[in-house]
Order: sequence, then structure tokens, then C-alpha cells
Amino acid sequence: MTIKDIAREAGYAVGTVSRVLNNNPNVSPQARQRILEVIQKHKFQPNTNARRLKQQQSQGIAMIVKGTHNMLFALVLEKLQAQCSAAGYSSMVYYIDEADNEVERARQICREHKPRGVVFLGSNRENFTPQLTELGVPCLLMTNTAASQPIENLSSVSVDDVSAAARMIDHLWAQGHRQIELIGGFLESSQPSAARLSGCLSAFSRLGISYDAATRYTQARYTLEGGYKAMEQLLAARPNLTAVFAFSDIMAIGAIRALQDHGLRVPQDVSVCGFDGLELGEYLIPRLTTIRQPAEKMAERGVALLIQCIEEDAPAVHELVPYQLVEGESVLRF
Amino acid sequence: MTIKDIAREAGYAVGTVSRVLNNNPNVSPQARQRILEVIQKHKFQPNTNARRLKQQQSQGIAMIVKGTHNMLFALVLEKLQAQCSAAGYSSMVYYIDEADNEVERARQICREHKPRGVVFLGSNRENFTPQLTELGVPCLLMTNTAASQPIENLSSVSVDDVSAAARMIDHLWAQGHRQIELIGGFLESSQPSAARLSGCLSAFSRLGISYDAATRYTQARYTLEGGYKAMEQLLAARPNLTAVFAFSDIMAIGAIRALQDHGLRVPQDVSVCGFDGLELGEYLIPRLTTIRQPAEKMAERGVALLIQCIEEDAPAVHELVPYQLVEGESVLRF
DNA sequence: CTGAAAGCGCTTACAG
DNA sequence: CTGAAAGCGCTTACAG
Repeated sequence: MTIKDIAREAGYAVGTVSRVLNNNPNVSPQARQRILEVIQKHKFQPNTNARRLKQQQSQGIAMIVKGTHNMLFALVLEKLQAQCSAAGYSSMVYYIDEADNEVERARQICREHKPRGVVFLGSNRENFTPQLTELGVPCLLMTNTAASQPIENLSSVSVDDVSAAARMIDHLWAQGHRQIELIGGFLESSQPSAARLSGCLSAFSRLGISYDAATRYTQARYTLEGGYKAMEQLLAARPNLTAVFAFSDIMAIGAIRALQDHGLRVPQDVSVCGFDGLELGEYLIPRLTTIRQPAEKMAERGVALLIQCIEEDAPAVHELVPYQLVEGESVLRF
Repeated sequence: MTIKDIAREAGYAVGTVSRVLNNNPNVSPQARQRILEVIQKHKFQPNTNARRLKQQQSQGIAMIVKGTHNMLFALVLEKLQAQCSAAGYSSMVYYIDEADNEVERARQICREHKPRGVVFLGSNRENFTPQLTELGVPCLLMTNTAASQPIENLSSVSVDDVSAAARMIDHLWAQGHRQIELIGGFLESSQPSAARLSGCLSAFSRLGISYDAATRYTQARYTLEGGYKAMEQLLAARPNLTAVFAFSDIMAIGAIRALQDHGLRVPQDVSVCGFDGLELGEYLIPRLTTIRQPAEKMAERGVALLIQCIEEDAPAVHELVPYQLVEGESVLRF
């Protein structure tokens, strides 16, 4: 069943059928009605490949997600898709391996699917070079600011990682903690980790806490196991610590388990806090103290920005959305 | 940059370039080498839409995943993709809403992308009717058996839910539990829930435990909140319970939190066990006792079966893979 | 408003 | 082994 069959049955030319399919106004009401009837009768749907081959442009937004395991991404992604579809855009999700180059993949996707825009969830800062403009479509980086190394066609929506991390340090300080340790991602590749560390450092210096990042900041993968192992390293190196700030909730969960396995209770012996504000944290025992990233709000702003870039050729914007400190039960007040 | 440009530059006709691109043996070594050079020089990649329009068939496998939040699916999906790519197939992931009809979506995907096979992660049993054969490609249902209502082109790989659930009941019994309650999914739509319940019932009757499913089996969504609320219902209705078997780890986590909020400790006051065997369970406090579904093994078998159906037109198979009871710390021995 | 026709970038019989 | 040509199913100037 092709457009040709529909045309024959309706008694019109294929061009007219195509116009109906594309909501082109230059069709008489009778023709439109008749053709729509035939289309409905056969539940005809035009061949997307042929359509794209001609149009060289789809109506969709490509979303490239690094890793299938990131619960924050899963949440943001869901909201992004809802926002896109509310705005009349379809969305296509491409999961890639953590080790893959997301920009390389975007290039391939743009060639094949001709999306109107590309959203990145998860990024390796090294991959984002000015060559991104070659994609020829507006791009959006989510949960991660691109303001520090601006690229013409790359917008971003994130919380202010620097300020959020500092806020958490202030909170720990206010609860009486003085021996605070940090667990985060690898600084070369993870822009948010670098930003959060810098927020912590500025809070430390403001509060008069001395902290030598080179020897104390503990790098790990953003996984349960990563958090677990980093915590073990810290316990060996810093047995007097009273609080640990992990730069993700998942790492925090790993850290808590490690503490428990070493006979330390949370928060009675050591306090732990995370970052992201996953729903899961509210179900843990103890409930996790964390920084909540507002998934819904971020998705809403992200899609709005991207569509402005697509439809009105607006310049790239780097927007910050407010985070929220969620007090759980995992931080002890001295 | 199209095949035409390559042909001109290499001094051959487009047909020859196409043959090189498709590894057609009817090309002289010189021609192949020369054309490959030009292709590499320009990093040329053929237009997928044009290719598919002609071929009417891609080399990919479509994976339709219900919901972005299922951690078991995320894990299985990752393994499936690795297996596919090892077998020379590309894979394309389509996330759909829990409420959407996955078979309807598969129909659309088949029309547009012409995959060689379709994998379903998550399914509403009502949607799987014999009409599935209309898709015209082999299908595979993962983590969920389709043996009970066989469809010609639908294979499945899963653990034996009936036996696994019975095994868990036996375990609880062996630990001294006599007041066992169940939390699971909705029976009309969730085939695994129905199977697990039936396994529990047969174990109950074998052990001489009386259990009226109609009044005691507590249905919930497969979410943290679902498990939490179901647990609260059970506490109200069955205050003497000593153990709860939740049909997913996520539900179990919700249930544990609910118990805690009602002043009951796990496992000292109430024992809880789950199903799925997520990595997360090993990091919880207490570690979760659960049934592990072997994600890697399932993915390996699933892809192998599907490829046999694709390449050798093999009939659909329903395969069971072994589960494993993982003893954590969430079940008390009396 | 409508039709006839060109063309999107590829693949693949067909002929040589 | 290679080239010339038809055709996949659609869209869109162009002419009327």
C-alpha cells in the first residue's frame, strides 16, 4: 500500500494525496475529505524512509543517552519525551555505551535521521569541541552546563553545580561536621564533578577548612561499586572522617554499604550525603540527604530552549534551574 | 557527498561503488581498492534512508522497552545490545510508555525501519494476540514466558517464575516463617505476577499453609511507591505477618521503608524478600534476599534464538534459564 | 486547486 | 567484472 494506491482509489494524483498527508492548504475540501476517507479505510501510513529521503529532515528530536544505568537520566529522559511530544515533536532515543563518543554518534544519527535537534544526556567534556556546529542542528546538553566552553549551537540546562556543592558543604558544617571527605567522578571527563569539587573547595576555604584536593578528593565511577570502593579508600586514608559527600546518590549508596561493612553506622558514626535527589533516596534506610535536581523543570526548560533554537533560530542559551537541598536522615547533627 | 561523487572520483559507475559498499564479490580487487580509498578519504557513509527504501530491510533488531524505570530491563537491554552487535546485527531501542500498546508500536516500527527481528522487554499480556504474526518478522519476549499462549513467531526467554516463586516460599518456610504475605503486580496484565502467584500457591498448599489469594494477595505497581503502599495495606490487614515476598526488588525496597516507618525493623520484626536480583539489592541495608534473574544468560540465549529464527527460519522456542536464590540479610531465621 | 514530472540516494537485475 | 538504467515511495517546484 503506497501513496499511489491511495491516489488511484481516491481518483486524484499522488501529489494531491501527498499534500493532504502534509497538511498543505492547497487542497480543496472535497479532495481532502475523499482522500482522507481512503487513507483511513486502509489505515495507510506513508513510508518514512521515502519521506525522509526527500525531505532530508524529520520532525524529530534525537536524544543521545550515555549508559542505560543512570537513574537521573532515565527520569529526565522521560520528562523530555513528554515535553517534546506536547510540543508536536517526536523523539528518538539512542543509548550509547559510556565509552563511546556521543558527538561522533550524533554525527551519524544526523546523517541518517536528520533530526531537527539533538539532546545529550551525559557527556564527556573532551568530545564537545567547536566541531559540534558541523551537525548543523541545535543541540542541548542536559544536567550539565556548557557555559564554560561555549559552542555556537550548544545550549545547556543544569543546576548550578558549584553553588549546590557549596551549599551542601555549608549544610554539613552547620550540622557540626569538620572532617568532610569527597567522592566524585573523574575530573578530566566529568564536567559536573569538576564543578562540584570547585564549589566544595570555595566553601572549604570560606569556612577555613583546609583540604588538599590532589590527595584527598577520591575519584570513582558513578556506580554503586565505585562509591563502595572509594569509601574503602577513604576509610583507610582518613579514619577520622565524620562526613562524606558523594557527588551522586548511587555512589552514596555504595559508600553507605562500605561503611556498614566496616562496622560503621550511618549517620551515627559517619554521615553521608549524595547528589541528584533520586526517588530511591527517600526509600533508603536512612533516607538520603542530597541535592535534588529538578528533572521535570529541567526537561521543560530544555525543550523550550531547543525549540526556540530550531524554530526561531535563537542563539544558544545556558540556563540554570534551582536545585533543592533535601534533608534526609543520613547526616547527623552533632 | 553521495555514492555518485565517490563513483566520479574513483572513475567507476555508481553500481560498482554500491557493490563495494555491500561486499558484493563481483568486484575486481583493483576496483575495490580504489573505491575503498576514495570512500575512506571522504569518510563517506551511505544514506540509510535511501538504502532502506530500496532494500526494504535493515540489518537491525528493534528492541521495544516498556518504561524507562525498570532496572532489570536496563540491565538485560545492555546485555542484549552487546550480544546483537557481537552477532553482526545493529540494534535500535524504542522506549514506550507503560500504558502504550507495545505490539501496536512494533507494527509502526516494522513499517518504518524494517527490522529483521523485534525484542520486547515488558509486555501487557493482552496485547499479545496471534495478530503478532502480521509483523512478518521473528519476535522475542524477554524475562517473561510466552509458552502459555503460543504465537507462531514469538519466542521467549525467562526464568521459570512458577518454580522460582515456590522456591522462595520454601526458603521462607525453612527459615521458620508461617505468616507469609505476598505483594505483586496486577494479575490481568502481568503474566509474571500471575505465574509467581501460582508458584506461591502451589508451595503453600504443599506445605499446608492456607492462603486465600482473592483476599490476601496484594496488587501494586512495580514501583517503590507501589511496594510502600501495598505494605501499608498488609500491615493494616495482617498485623501478625512475619514475612513478605515482593515480586520485585523495587517493591521490596518500598515495603521495607513502609515497615520502618511503622516502627518495624527488617529482618528482626518482619522479613522481606524480593525478585529480580538487582545489583542494588546487594548494597541495601539489610542486603536483600531475592531471586536472581540471570540477565547475561537470558540475553545470550534470547539473541541466539532470535537469530536462528531470522537466519534459519527456525520455529519459535520458549526457553527457561536457571534462576538463583540469593540469600541476603533481609530474612530472619527463627 | 490539481496533475505530471523530476528527483532524493541508493540497489540490483540485465546486458555485455 | 562493469556500466546503464529502472525503480524503491515519497515531496515539491512548475505549469496550468
